[in-house]
Amino acid sequence: MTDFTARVIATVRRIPPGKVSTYGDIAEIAGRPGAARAVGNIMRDCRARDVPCHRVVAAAGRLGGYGGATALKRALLEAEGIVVGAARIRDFEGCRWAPRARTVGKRRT
DNA sequence: GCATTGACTAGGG
DNA sequence: GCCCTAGCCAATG
Repeated sequence: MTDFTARVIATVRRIPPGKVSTYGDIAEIAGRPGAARAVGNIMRDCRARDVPCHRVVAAAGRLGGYGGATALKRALLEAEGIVVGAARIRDFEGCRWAPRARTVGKRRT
């Protein structure tokens, strides 16, 4: 359990319902860009229910991981209002979330 | 402490 | 658009 790990967990916990984030983004937010794989490992070890790990998806918009229970993960995301396609999230860029977001939503019209 | 593994990402075929 | 390879990082044996 490193500080990076704690940050990753904290970041995932900050993900609001109806939104999703990517391993890479979380890794970067946690202070270790490129540690996407590490984030996945942390999630797996975390297994805490306080952490909405189901809101964490791959950069391509695919659900991936979740112990292979991608079907369950997809159901959870849909339950939050996120529309998921056959292999990836629809409006992925739209559902995508980041704590410092703003550039992500680019709602500044 | 070194080697292997894995819920990843980006690039090439 | 999908599959394979190389790179990165942390956890585990």
